[in-house]
Amino acid sequence: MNEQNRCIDASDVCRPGNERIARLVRLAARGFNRSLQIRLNTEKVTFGQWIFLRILWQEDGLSQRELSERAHLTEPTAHTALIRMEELGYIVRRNVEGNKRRQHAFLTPRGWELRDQLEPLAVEANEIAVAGLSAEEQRILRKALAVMIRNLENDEADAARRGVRVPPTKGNPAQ
Amino acid sequence: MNEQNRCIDASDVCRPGNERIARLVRLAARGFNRSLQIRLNTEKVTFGQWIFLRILWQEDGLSQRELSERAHLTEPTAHTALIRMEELGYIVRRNVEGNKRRQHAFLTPRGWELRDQLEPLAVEANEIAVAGLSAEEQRILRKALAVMIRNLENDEADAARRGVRVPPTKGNPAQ
DNA sequence: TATCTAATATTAGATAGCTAACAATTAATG
DNA sequence: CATTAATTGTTAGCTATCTAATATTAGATA
Repeated sequence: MNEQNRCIDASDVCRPGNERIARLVRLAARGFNRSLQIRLNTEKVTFGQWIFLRILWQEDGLSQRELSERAHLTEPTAHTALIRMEELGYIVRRNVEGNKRRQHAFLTPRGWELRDQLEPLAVEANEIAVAGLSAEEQRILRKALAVMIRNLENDEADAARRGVRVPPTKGNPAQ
Repeated sequence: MNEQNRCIDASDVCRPGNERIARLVRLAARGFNRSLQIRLNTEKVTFGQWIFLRILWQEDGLSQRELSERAHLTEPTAHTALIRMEELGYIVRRNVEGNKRRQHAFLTPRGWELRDQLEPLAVEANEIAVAGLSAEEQRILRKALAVMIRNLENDEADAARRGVRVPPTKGNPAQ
């Protein structure tokens, strides 16, 4: 087994071809999660909260629906995360424009403070992750991932159109 | 927003640099999961079972410990998955070589049968995922992912050596 | 205005992953 | 041989995600 593939086990190579990429992506996602979590946990922010905070730091005052869409998470997931974040004092949730349905989330001073504390940690995690990759390799990596995401989203949409109910992906499957 | 980035939301570009890759990897892993699950579900095999089946198809009779390591999942996870797979008749679990600790898993005829039924579905999912990527792009994608995985594993190991307890990644964070 | 439809949020329940603690067996050591 | 350490498996309990079903409000239409 060569150096480059040190971390890849036999189950990845039992088939030549593309199957292996699914495995690599899964492991990379797991690694990113854990690397970020090591750092974020020092500030007592969970990974899910981090996702929503990042979106709010860029655009404060989004509704729960908008947040769940941008985070690519379901509404109940956003709901419980936002409730928790309000309890922790990172955000407040309230209606705006006289619309009693939409619940908008607004960062508190503490929520903004977290940005300065947490972002350097995340940047560090990502610099570590791509160490040793050239700019060109990183560019192709980004492009390839974006293409795959689009392909897979279309695949899921096609299945939905064909009436195939997309089964739940519960638990922690991407680890 | 250009075509290539259609599926990427604003939270990905709020920082130039590497952070975006973590996001792309997460979304790609999610897409792979769902794409596979759409297909596997037609045969009533969960994603977790699929992971262990793939390993057994390549090397039958592995112990629970070996299976959990190759799958990059914890032992309790392997344990419950294997118990379930035995109930479903895909494998049998038994001791070998007079060692009463090790529980080895052996595929049943039904377990082997699943290989022929499921592998084409997974190959299809992966062909869809990488459609539009040249062979060279796929090669660089594989290499880049492998490098990142190694970097992130080393990062986690370093943290462990420094005495940083790696916090759990519960729930479904990679979605 | 009244009624229907769409949008949004909430609640309830299920599940696969995780950690931690325990049990049982095997190997190592005095 | 007895005791300790290492290995392996098991059980218990937690949690973030998901789907499904429900409630509430806003908008559209007769």
